[in-house]
Amino acid sequence: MNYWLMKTEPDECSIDDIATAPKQTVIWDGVRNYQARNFMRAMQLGDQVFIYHSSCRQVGIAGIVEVSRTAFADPSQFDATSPYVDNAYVDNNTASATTAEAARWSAVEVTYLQHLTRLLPLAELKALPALSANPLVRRGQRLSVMPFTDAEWQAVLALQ
DNA sequence: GCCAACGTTGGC
DNA sequence: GCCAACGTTGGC
Repeated sequence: MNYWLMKTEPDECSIDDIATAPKQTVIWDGVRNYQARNFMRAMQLGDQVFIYHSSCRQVGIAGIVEVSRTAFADPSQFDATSPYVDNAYVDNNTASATTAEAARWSAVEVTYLQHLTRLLPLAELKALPALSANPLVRRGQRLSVMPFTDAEWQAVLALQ
């Protein structure tokens, strides 16, 4: 099993929202960065993912979900009414099954596992020596999906 | 709201 | 293929 972290703005989709969603499951769509997308494509069933709340009053790691469906074509890229639409598909009217096979953007489905016992603030994560190489705490790094090593994962859990 | 840092775009 | 301009991210 692999470990990951994904950022979300809690106004859009918080750990509470995932916990109260039907089947406690949400589609993780709208990722429009190639590096983040490639990490999502590497996710396997049962991989665990920290949910990180960003761009809000209390930024930090809030809970854990697991991957319940591996990468598939992100439907929002074909949806002209979605803010995540990729106009390359709409303009050319190529939102076909064939296109979906080779779709540029991917989504995964995740299912709620647990809240952490408390929200672990970014300041505490930055102070963890075990996390010093992780993109989450590196200055200027904006990656929204990233892998965690076993050691990094355990170091975060130990903060609780 | 500010602004540093980054990824993407597009002219050349 | 370079690189300036632009838009976005995201902490503070």
